[in-house]
Amino acid sequence: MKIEELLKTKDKMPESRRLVLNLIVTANHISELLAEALKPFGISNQQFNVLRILRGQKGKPANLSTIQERMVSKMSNTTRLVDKLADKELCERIVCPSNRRKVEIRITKKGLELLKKIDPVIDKLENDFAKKINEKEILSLNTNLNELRS
Amino acid sequence: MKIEELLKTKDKMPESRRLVLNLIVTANHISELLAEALKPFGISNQQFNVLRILRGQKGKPANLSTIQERMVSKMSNTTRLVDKLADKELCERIVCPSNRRKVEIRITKKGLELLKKIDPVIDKLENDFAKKINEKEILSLNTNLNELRS
DNA sequence: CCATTATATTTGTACCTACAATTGTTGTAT
DNA sequence: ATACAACAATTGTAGGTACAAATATAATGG
Repeated sequence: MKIEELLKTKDKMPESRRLVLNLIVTANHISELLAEALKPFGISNQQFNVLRILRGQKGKPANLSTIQERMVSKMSNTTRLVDKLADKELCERIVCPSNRRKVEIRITKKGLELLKKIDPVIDKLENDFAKKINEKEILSLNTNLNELRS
Repeated sequence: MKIEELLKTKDKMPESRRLVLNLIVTANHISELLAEALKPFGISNQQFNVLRILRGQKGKPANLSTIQERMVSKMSNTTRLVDKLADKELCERIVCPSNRRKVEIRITKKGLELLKKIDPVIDKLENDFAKKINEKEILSLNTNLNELRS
């Protein structure tokens, strides 16, 4: 659906504005789909993101600032987000022995098992989402999006 | 910058996932730029969005549900958002005389004047953002984004 | 060794947001 | 006319988030 219809605005707008609105609306849309898919598993988009970051460490622990710089949506309060995951026993945190300012955060077995269950659901969702445009379009979209951030 | 570098992940991912992440990251990016630009004027992205919706009414009042369905990022709590705007005297709300369940919300003179000051700033921002890719690319991006929501 | 600065995380606080329940009003069927 | 459903907005509440200040530890320079 065209963005003008979606936002029910009559006055037509410059392409640059349409681009900005389109981007935000589409990102909201996919974020909502993701949140909905994750809901049955009891975790939020952000928490899922952190869990995947932790898994990506492949056993090596991560500290808070590492997690923060890798998050898709940066947030000011990673401490409390990790707290939530630790409460659910999806990750564990211990004070780093070599540098007691840092904490070492690891995904737990329970966390890995949860991700294993979630993976196919998210894969399918991402696939279904992307396949509305063809492969070549996906590639050029990705390139253009990179450009827009530079 | 490529999304993998940005999120500092080593393992390469399918294009569909790259698309999803790219979208969210890029939308976050432009939202932050907008928020920063609006900060000096003392309003948030959402409040700015509502003000523009109200201006788009061209004198005709809007009610809450109208505003809600036109917002770029839908939210559950438009009442309190409009409260904030009313506190700042940027809009006014009166109970609709013909249907006392509804409220009629109008942008005030002060609101219009504020928008007039903000307009060129946002126009420039949107332009600078979009011009990183060429016109043809903007058009195809907009088309593809529409498709992704269908 | 001590004071200062830098680093890493945590906490306090105020605000924002989602969701559900509530209120007030209108429309409709009996 | 009255009860009931539908509608529009508001409010309570719990949880999320940003920002700044505080805490704790480590590194550095005199």
